[in-house]
Parts: sequence; structure tokens; C-alpha cells
Amino acid sequence: MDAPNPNKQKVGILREELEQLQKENETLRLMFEVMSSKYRLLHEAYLRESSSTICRGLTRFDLHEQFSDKSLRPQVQLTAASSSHVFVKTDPRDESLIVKDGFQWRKYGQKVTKNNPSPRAYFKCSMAPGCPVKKKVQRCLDDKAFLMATYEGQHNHDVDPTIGQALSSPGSSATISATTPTSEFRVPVNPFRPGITLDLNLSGSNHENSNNDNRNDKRIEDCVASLAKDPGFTAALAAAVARSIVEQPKPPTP
DNA sequence: CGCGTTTGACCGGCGC
DNA sequence: GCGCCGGTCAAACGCG
Repeated sequence: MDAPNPNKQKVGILREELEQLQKENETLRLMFEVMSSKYRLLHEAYLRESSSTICRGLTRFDLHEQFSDKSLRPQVQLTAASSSHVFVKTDPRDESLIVKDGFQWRKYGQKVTKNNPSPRAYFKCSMAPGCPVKKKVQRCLDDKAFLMATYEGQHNHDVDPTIGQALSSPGSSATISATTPTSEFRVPVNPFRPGITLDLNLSGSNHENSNNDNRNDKRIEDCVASLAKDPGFTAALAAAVARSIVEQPKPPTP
């Protein structure tokens, strides 16, 4: 009776592993549910904002100003491919036209435009010599809490890592912010690259380390908000997560 | 002194 | 052709 049955011992180990995997599975399921619910909420908020704040800004600030200017129509048609508009929420009392997007910019001009009393500032990227990227920053006509940055061109270098780490998406990135009466959400976008780079590193420590709850929540929000920008990727990710939940984890083979 | 910002001047495109 | 407008240049200026 002293010698333990090796089979029973093996079964015990396997059972332990199984329980551990089930716990992990449950955790992942909960995370997925949280992500899904947050995604739904944020997507609804995003759609609301798209049809109100941002679209209002675009139609009255950008579209009105640029589309009404027939000289810019060809450029506007190229906008989707060669330039991007980013709304950045700032303190309306802050009169500086500074958009912290992870790059260093050198201001080379400022103009007061016809349709907006707020001056428009012109910046060139100064992080790398010869970088062709320019941006224009102007306070939104309707909501002075927002700055609209228009980026043109592609960077020929990477983002400053010390600044980039503070942003949720690696590489070049900027933050769109939009407010609803009750909430604020941030949508990380990448105005210079075709794809959206997401940090989906939702490690198990998320639920183990309560000190990181706020940061993890924010990261999840950032991820979810990014998903809202790309329905195709949303579907692909949802399918992948669903698969990982449906598929029972197999015990490790020796 | 070097670097970045400011700001008036200048240029080019477009509409009338 | 002229005027308007957005975009850019470059000298002056300020700051560390």
C-alpha cells in the first residue's frame, strides 16, 4: 500500500492539468464575453459618433471646406489613399495646435482659412531627414474641443519607441477621441499604414494582477475600439476566439 | 549659438 | 486678366 499506483498518479496529474485548462478556458470565455460586450457598446457609440460628432465635423468642417473648394476635389478623391483625417480631443482652452501622435513635427506655417476662424497650422515630420510626411492641424469648427489633423504622405522611418509605447498601437499611430454625453472612448488608428496593428496580448495575468486592471481594461478598450474600425478583422478575430473556446484543449502528450 | 516657432511675403491654382 | 485662397518659404525672433 505504500507504493502509490503509477496509473493513479498519472490520472491525478492529468486531472489537475485538465482542471487548470478548464479554468483557463473559462477565463478566456469570460474575457471574450467582456470583449464582446465592450465591443458592442463601443461599436454602438462609434456608430453614434460617426453619424453625429465626427460626421458632423467631416461634413461641415472638412467636407464643407474642402469639397466646396472645387480646386481640392481631385485631392479629396485621393484622400482615402494618400491622406487621412484624424480627430483628436483636446482641452478647448488649450490654444496650441499640438497633436501628440508619436512623431516629431516642425511647424513651418500657420494660416487663417476662410471657413474657420481658428488658424490652421502646417507641420513637417522632423524625425527623419527627408521624411515627406506633412500634417495640417486645425481646430474643429463645430466643437473646439477637437483638433482635426490631416496627414499626407508616408513616413520613411519608424515611430520614436519612447513615444510610441505610450500609444496603444505600435508603429505610427494617432488617437481619435470622441465624446458622448456620458462616456469617452479612444480609437487608435494608423493613418499611414493600410492595416491596423493591434496589441492583442491579453495575457492570463490580466485577471491575476488586480494592480493592472485599469491598464488592462484600457488595453482591452483600445483593442475593441480598433476592432470597431475594421469589421472584416472583427469577424476574423471573433471566429478565431470562438474556435479557441469551442475546441477543447488536449492534454499535453509526452 | 543652434534649433524651433512665428509671421508676413510670395507663389500657384482656380473661378469669375 | 484679376482676385481669392491655400500652401509654402524664409527672415526675424525667442528660448535653452
